[in-house]
Amino acid sequence: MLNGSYNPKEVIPEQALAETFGVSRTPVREALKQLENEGLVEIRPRVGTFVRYPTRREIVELFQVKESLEGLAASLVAQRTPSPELEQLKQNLVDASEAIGSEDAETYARLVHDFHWTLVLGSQNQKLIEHYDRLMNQLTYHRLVLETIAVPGRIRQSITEHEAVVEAIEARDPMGAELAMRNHVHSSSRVVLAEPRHYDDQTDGD
Amino acid sequence: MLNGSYNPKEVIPEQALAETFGVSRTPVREALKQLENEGLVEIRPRVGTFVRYPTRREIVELFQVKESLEGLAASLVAQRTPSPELEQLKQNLVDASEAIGSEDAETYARLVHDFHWTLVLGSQNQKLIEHYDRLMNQLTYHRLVLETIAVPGRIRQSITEHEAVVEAIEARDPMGAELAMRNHVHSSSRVVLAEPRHYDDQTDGD
DNA sequence: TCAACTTTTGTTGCATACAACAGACTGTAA
DNA sequence: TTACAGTCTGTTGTATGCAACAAAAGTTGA
Repeated sequence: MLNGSYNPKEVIPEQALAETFGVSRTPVREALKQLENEGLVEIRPRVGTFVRYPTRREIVELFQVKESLEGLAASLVAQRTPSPELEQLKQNLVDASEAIGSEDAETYARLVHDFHWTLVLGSQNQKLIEHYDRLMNQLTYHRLVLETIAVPGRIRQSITEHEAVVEAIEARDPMGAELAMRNHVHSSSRVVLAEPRHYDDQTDGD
Repeated sequence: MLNGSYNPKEVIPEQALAETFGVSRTPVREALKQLENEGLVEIRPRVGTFVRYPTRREIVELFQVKESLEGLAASLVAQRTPSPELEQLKQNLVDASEAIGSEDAETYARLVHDFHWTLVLGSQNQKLIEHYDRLMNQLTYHRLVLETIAVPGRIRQSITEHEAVVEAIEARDPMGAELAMRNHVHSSSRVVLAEPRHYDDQTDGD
């Protein structure tokens, strides 16, 4: 839907969207309602619909939940006795190392994205997947590319953390996989939060 | 909305609901769409809206996520340096012991409910609270009273597990609080899943 | 009797009209 | 100049009408 290119922070008139898509206001309205439910826009009654940017505090909160959910995913993948994802994850590590060797930031970003989603999908827990999807929508629909931040040494360390996760899974160590994954998410959250450009710190009350 | 007393498993005509509430179909439609988004009903296009019962597998999945989220909540409460919830939790334990002493199942069920929500709300993480709320809606809107199951010794053990959580929080031990909480949720999930009456095992494909 | 086809019924999906309200604008008085 | 009241415009919230489709009922032929 509004993949970020639409409005920065202003109102979105329903009728304009309706004409853009060549449909009536009714389905547009339903879509907006759904986006509000997912936390991506805010509908102020009788006023209008605004795109909603997460505050710094919300990003902290989202990363806390992300850490928990991805930790669970890693644990579940490590518990499944044949892990079809294992080969995929190992190949991902190889490709990622190659990508940073050739300084291909775009490919590296995609590989990081794939790594996390492979784990979450590999959990085979549909409810976990749904919650994770909601969470990531709030974190990434505002063009936040979370992982390609040029902090010296961070990318290398990130791969090392990925490797620790894969090793624990290969060793069938759910606890270790969970801890490694949580550590990784926690580290990446600190990198993101150190960058003040991803959120508008508009003194949101608290 | 439909708090469970409406339909067992049959279609819910929009117009009937609209007349019941004295409004038009449009707001009813929006409400149903929201319920679908929360996973409580299923809308089959051009057919109708059905209440959606979780399968056994979904209950397993939901409890896995529940365990993770409540573990995070316990950890966060234990991390906050003054814990205003601590007194509330301790009082809850006292009241719960008294309730089972007088065999007041209803009060005990409410206290268990309060205990879990006190922890989650005490996490002060709004995103966690939102995800937990969604999760619990799917688990409890179908009149599942999860905790008052008459398994001999279970209630006593449940209180002991609650006490372990509170002790870890009081000791400012986030890791311990998380593990205690996860252990508790895991135990309760086994009790619920041992009771085949909470879900309709209709050979849901897989 | 039963299978395939046709008709009918019921329900949703979308379009449109109107009412209600929030916020901006304008004019007036101090 | 500024504060304030009244009006006006723009947007959403709801009601209703019609078309599209799914499923069931009825019908016909073998």
